[in-house]
Amino acid sequence: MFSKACEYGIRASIFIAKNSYEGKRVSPKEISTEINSPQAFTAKILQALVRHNIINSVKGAYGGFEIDKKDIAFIKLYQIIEAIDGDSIFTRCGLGLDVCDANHPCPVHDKFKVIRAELNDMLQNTNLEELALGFKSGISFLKI
Amino acid sequence: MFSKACEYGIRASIFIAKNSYEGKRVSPKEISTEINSPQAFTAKILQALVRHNIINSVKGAYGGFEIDKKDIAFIKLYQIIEAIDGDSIFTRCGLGLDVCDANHPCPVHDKFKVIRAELNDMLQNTNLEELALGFKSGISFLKI
DNA sequence: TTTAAATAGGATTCTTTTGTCTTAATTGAT
DNA sequence: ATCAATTAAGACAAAAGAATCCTATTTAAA
Repeated sequence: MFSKACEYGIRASIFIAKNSYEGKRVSPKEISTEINSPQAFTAKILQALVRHNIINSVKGAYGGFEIDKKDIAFIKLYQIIEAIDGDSIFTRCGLGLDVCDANHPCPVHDKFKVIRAELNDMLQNTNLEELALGFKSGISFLKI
Repeated sequence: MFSKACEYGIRASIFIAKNSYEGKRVSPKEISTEINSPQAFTAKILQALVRHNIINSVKGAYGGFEIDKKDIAFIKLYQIIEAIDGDSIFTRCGLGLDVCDANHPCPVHDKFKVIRAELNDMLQNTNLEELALGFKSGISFLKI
């Protein structure tokens, strides 16, 4: 469904949010250990999330990654995915046609439109806060 | 969403079904021209569909690919996807965890479950006949 | 102001997916 | 029986995605 980079990016964001609630900055090393992802690759993805203003980085000693506590509830899953994978999953034709719209539909256009709308909806309405709180309280997991 | 191989495979299957309704066998060359896909790669995908008994091939002069007319209505989109991409899209954790189930869920497990169920449902309930007839009648398209 | 601890970023490598090329095997028609 | 048309299959090449490595750059603290 999503790229590996995107999966790691979402998991990392949830982990950072949870730690930000606890007033703690985290390093790529700690992140990759706790979400079970390759460290250097994860660091690259974090850079992208910083550039998209989804997470903050603090350089130098005692630095790390964090998210403003008051922002966490307003960050949607959709934004993270868009920042890493782009919007192709939301816009691309299900059968790969370059042109596929109501006037020139592929044979599954209408059926895919429904599914995609539901996916889109879910991602736009899921925020980092609920995911981080679920993880923080031990209801959900980020590795294994 | 799906691999390129899978997109080509679905488009090819629809094209073959349409021609089978018209009593015509088609070659990889004609298929790849009409669905705008790379010929040799498409031929490979057709071989896989033959091995999975989704389409039939007839070797030698006057040969080509076809589907039994009476089978077309019973071939589901789901089968084509499973034959080419496997079932990972239906079973894999949305965040890439190796273990992710009700007892050990990732933070988006429940939300993804809903979307996946709808996708699964749609693919199990969409058959080649309706897709091929839409294409045959000029309502939908397989290229550009 | 130096040092140690961090993130940033470019270059490189590995793996998988996508795509091509060449040759073998099959078969209907003559 | 031979030939021409056709699918089957394996080896290879190119491109994209995933992952690593090395070297800047930044910054708080001593």
